Amino acid sequence: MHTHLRDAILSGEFVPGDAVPSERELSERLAVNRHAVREAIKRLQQARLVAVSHGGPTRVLDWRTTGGLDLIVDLVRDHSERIDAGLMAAITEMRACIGIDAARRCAERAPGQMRGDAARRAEAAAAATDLGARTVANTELWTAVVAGADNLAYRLALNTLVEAVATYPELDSGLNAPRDDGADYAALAAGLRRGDGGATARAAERLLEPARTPAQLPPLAEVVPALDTSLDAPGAGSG
Amino acid sequence: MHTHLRDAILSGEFVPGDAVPSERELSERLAVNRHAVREAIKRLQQARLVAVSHGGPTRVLDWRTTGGLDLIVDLVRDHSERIDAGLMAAITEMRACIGIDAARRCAERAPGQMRGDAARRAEAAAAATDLGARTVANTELWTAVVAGADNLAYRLALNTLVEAVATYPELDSGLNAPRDDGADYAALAAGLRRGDGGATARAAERLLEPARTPAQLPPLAEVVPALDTSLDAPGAGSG
DNA sequence: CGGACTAACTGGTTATACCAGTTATGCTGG
DNA sequence: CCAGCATAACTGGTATAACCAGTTAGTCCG
Repeated sequence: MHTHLRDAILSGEFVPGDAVPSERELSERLAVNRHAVREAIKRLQQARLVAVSHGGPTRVLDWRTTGGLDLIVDLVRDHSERIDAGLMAAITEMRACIGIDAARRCAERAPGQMRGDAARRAEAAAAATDLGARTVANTELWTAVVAGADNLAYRLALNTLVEAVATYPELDSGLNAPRDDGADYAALAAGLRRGDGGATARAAERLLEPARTPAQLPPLAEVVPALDTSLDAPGAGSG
Repeated sequence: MHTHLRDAILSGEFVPGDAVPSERELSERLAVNRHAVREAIKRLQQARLVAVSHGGPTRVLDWRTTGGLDLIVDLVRDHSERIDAGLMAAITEMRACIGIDAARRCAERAPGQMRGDAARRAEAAAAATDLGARTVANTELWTAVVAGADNLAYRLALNTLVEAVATYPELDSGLNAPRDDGADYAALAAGLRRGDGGATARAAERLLEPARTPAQLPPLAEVVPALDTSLDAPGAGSG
């Protein structure tokens, strides 16, 4: 229901400026109650995919200029069958961009306890062997780093990226597949413990940048089936 | 309605794990229809502030670990009376972090036409004199830069940040107040035209970093009354 | 004491009616 | 023929009331 409308907009089926069919018409056409339509439109409105005006028609917005970062999760979901290289690169780059700066700031201004906690998680991530363990360990590491960076925007953005990665197995394997980077994790941990922003940032860069080059993506042969999306099943109308 | 519940959660009135009162109870207590309550909860659910389960109670989530970047807009709105230094710094830092990297990538991989467009906007921004004009010019500049960087995540994140800034006059004046940075804009434009990623990034850094130090915030004497929030008035139920 | 049934919750959906804005129609007076 | 205005036919917004579908906790019976 909500998914259907959303996809129609994201896929370009509706052009910005177009008027979405009226609630009554949609409810009739989709054989569903008008309240269900309203709730769906409310979600689109919150995602800034449509602008609804009392009395007038609900119009489609240009989500590329109005949409928020959270849209990335929906975009990933829609493309989850095939690999969208651009989308993968975008998410990877953003994770690197934020992760590197957060690492520097965490080293520079987090209290010793938080830096030690993040350092420990870095060492734990280095020790993780299989993809699933790496994913969990990396998520915990960067969450701790971002928490130490004391930047709420970074933290919320990371949440969004993690959510997007969780719905996209290829992306997960691209970002979290085991590599020979134990030294970089160790350098990150050491930099964090010393409170050395520069060294920490450089280690973070070595950890996060390589994933950017598509050539280094691992073969997608055996990829985990699919991570559940915690809050909302893809097809479920509400959750 | 929706605002009331959201603020209660964001302000910590509800602790994560708490069960929100039932829809029927809320509708009765707030003297409003149950459908209105449902639509409100749907929005909270989409923002990952609550987890609703059929049959069981709707529970409050820890938004700091589940919330997406778009939450920052709501957080800013809630604090729009007083200045929240941490929130301002977070948004400013993130703008700088993304803007610098986007500038580099725009210079490196955007086609000449897009680089020229961004460069022209940089020169236009340098020419803008008053706060309002600078805000518009800067928004257009960085939008063009991010478009050239060809990273959808950056673009959507920037949208969110712009939205947040628009609801927060102090933040707007902190980020966009006229400064003596004509040379930096010129360097940015030149770097973009040459396709010189390093130079462009350094210029972007000079443009975006200074705003990070609170000392350089301008006196908040005459601040624009308030920018309208385009899609959704703070108190309006629908938007 | 244990297990199954049941009653009393929870959210999810439907139908219907009406209120409140917007807009297009079309009539009327110039 | 055209300008201007009343109105009718849309649009979304809200309200009642009933019921479906899960979950949970109680209670009763074996």
